[in-house]
Amino acid sequence: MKQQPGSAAMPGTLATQDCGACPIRHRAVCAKCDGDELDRLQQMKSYRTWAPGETIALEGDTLPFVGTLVRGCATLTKSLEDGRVQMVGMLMPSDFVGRPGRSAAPYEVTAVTDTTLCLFERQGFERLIADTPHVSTRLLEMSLNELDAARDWMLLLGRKTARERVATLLGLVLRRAATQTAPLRAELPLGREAMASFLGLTIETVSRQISALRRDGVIEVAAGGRTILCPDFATLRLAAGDNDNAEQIFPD
Amino acid sequence: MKQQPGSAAMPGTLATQDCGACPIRHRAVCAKCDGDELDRLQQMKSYRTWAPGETIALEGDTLPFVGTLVRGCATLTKSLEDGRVQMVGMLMPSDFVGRPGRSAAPYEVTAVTDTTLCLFERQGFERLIADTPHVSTRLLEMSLNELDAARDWMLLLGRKTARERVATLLGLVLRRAATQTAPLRAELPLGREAMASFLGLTIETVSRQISALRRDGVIEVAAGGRTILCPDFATLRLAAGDNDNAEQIFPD
DNA sequence: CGTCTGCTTGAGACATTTCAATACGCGTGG
DNA sequence: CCACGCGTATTGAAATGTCTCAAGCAGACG
Repeated sequence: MKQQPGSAAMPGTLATQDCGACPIRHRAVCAKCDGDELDRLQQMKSYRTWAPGETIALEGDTLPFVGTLVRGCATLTKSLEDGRVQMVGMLMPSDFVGRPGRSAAPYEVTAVTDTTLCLFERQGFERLIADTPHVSTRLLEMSLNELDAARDWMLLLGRKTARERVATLLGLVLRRAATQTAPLRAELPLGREAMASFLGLTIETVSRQISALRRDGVIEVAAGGRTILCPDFATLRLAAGDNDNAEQIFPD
Repeated sequence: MKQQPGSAAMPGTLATQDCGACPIRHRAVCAKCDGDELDRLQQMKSYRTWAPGETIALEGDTLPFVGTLVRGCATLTKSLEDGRVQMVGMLMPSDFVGRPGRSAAPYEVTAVTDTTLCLFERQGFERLIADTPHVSTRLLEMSLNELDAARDWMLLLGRKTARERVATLLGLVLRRAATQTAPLRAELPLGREAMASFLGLTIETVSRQISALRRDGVIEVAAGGRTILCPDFATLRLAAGDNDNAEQIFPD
């Protein structure tokens, strides 16, 4: 509510409404669209930005829109009546929010960083889906990727130790940040609380395991605890207990 | 390998190759198809049956087909190198197996009971998807339902106690068996080991929690431990710690 | 400088696992 | 019919990993 839609405090990244210049054009739900379809999408789209911590959608809410996350990072969480919370997914740029055919959100969506969504009014989008195969096909691809990721995460939640869980998450973030050069380095987008929620642990356990990994030389932690580096990725993977077949927690 | 494809030892359920008579016709991936599309599917389909315990696909296997589970029940499991196993899904009649666009199975698929699949050769199926919207749209729906289910399960694995997990699973099975009449009753398709795998617990803990629920009068267990009944479903839901918004672990 | 928020660390409580033994249901063969 | 063995389920006691509660610490900000 304290946002002026479309203004945003960053240098022009979204100033253009032109889909052709969109940074995630080739990875989002619109990836396979060309002239006509893209025009149609462009006509119905609008941008909106949320500040860190703001709620994008409440569990059970009726969402009048669907959309693509263009910038920032958001979490999907589910809750039990007594307050226990479990993060069930993370949205990164190019990820799709909402589902055609159902307007009630099955989980809460919360902005972690400044987050901008490219929104489509639901009904128009559903019509588009019905008409054209490209959006629908891409959406199917993306959903199947998310499903694979969710199942990888079920393995983590069901069978991995606290140490393995933390190592797995750090490995994921580090691979994302891929600087190619030997000492991998990454800034954590998630605080300890969000990490704990994602991993099915408590804040304290996450903190302890990070300290333990640091003591064991698996990772190094910069002051503030939000930047980590990893001298040897193989060691980290070992600590994560991963199969050698690379897991894909964050879908492409 | 000891199977004669399409023969099956049961009374005619699948004797007909006619899709119109298929028991799950209206719920499977072909639900929205009519004359032409259905003909095309019918031409490329074939049946195959697996015995209990048989492996339908190994983790990492290349599957030359996709298909629909017509009869029986199968599990999806993922493993860690050291042997820990986590079930990540269950297939019931009308569920889809495999994913278009990727031939390697990300998990192991195992028959629990006698299981029959209606198979489609992969390439033909992918062509069909590209051509016609109905299959693709239905598949998207089903995938999104599965994704919701997977996320519900993440909440269970990440935050629920052993007692709650067992109660949740029993509630699910009981709701499926829905006899409508007050004393709900169901035969468990899964043994204790499979239940433990699904719930992220050990066999012993599952057994103990079932005993505890019985002691507390929440459920009754028939001899053999494979049939359970529930005098009061509300009590079971309470023990499951569910939100009042009905969860949909098994997608439609 | 004080307060706030987020992170770390410690000690004890607790839930689940582990290891080990026992019981049950059931088909097989004597 | 009983004895036997086998797979599956139950139960017990001790070990262990994670949580809970509580305190301390560091950086950010007014």
